[in-house]
Amino acid sequence: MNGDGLPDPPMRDFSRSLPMALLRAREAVMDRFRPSLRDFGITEQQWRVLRALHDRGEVETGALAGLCCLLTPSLSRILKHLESTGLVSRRPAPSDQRRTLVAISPEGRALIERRAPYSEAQYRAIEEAFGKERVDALYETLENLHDALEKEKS
Amino acid sequence: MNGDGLPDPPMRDFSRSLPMALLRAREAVMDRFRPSLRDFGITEQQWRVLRALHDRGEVETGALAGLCCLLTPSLSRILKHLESTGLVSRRPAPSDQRRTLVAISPEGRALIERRAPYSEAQYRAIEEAFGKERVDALYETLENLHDALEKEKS
DNA sequence: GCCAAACTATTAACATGTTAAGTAATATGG
DNA sequence: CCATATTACTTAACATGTTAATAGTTTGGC
Repeated sequence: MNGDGLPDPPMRDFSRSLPMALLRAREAVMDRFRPSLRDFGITEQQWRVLRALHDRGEVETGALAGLCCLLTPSLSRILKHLESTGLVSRRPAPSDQRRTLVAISPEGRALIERRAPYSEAQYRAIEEAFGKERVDALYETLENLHDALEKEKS
Repeated sequence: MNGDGLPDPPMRDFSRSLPMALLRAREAVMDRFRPSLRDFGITEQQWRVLRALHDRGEVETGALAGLCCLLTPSLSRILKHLESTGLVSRRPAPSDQRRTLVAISPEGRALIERRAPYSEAQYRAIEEAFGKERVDALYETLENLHDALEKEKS
């Protein structure tokens, strides 16, 4: 019994865990993409960084972390690795020496162009297995959930 | 141009990445649960293991990994840690010495009971922010997506 | 201009993710 | 039976997740 004189509500079934449900779905999706990532010798997170820089051009480290859903300590190590392999370059921002600007290199762009067809093929396979309309609806639901939860942070 | 004489399809926008969309939504959810996990001195993965054992009783290592969405090398380390802190116990399976049976301890159960109210409170907050019907629908969509992608593995 | 506070990126320390290799126990074919 | 393959788990090595602490810059009030 708790303070209001009512019994504690029963704990939800383990299968009804939102983090688990999202993780399980994501793992099923990633199983499709990991083979080609592995073939190209790149990790999932490294790909996200290259992909963001490919689209957005030169980006500050902090903003890049947000775009890629990475924490800055992880991104710091990833950039060190990508810089050492020549896929990205870094330079201090002229206006503010605290900030670092990151850009993708021609080699980085070339890697993206080479893998893109394999990635797109998997997207087509997923849409075929689950239905394009349902995939589109899922994108919208996930974005709405994200927005609804972020809004509360005030 | 590619082999069929048509131009390569343009690469999808970076924002239309299913792994990213699932990850972003999951991170928004986990932001609600991390504070109490931290207060109880336990990681997300350790919680998943305890939670599964609480529901299912004694379970083999391999099956436990599947239940918790963990790879067995990760689980191996996690169990070593949980065993050293007295939250779980391990013993070889009588019928097959290769297998290990894992069980939660009374201390493990007590930890779950203490944190459960904080976890349930966050579930209520999420359902209030997003709508219970939409949360339920999302569970179903995610499960269907998982099943649709797993089925193809054959 | 000076100093404390705020900001940006990095490093440190520990836990987990991922793949490959290793170890011990069991199943299988001959 | 025995050699072999298979299975279940662990260990190893490298990359990332997470939190706290650090170092260098910039900003604001004075």
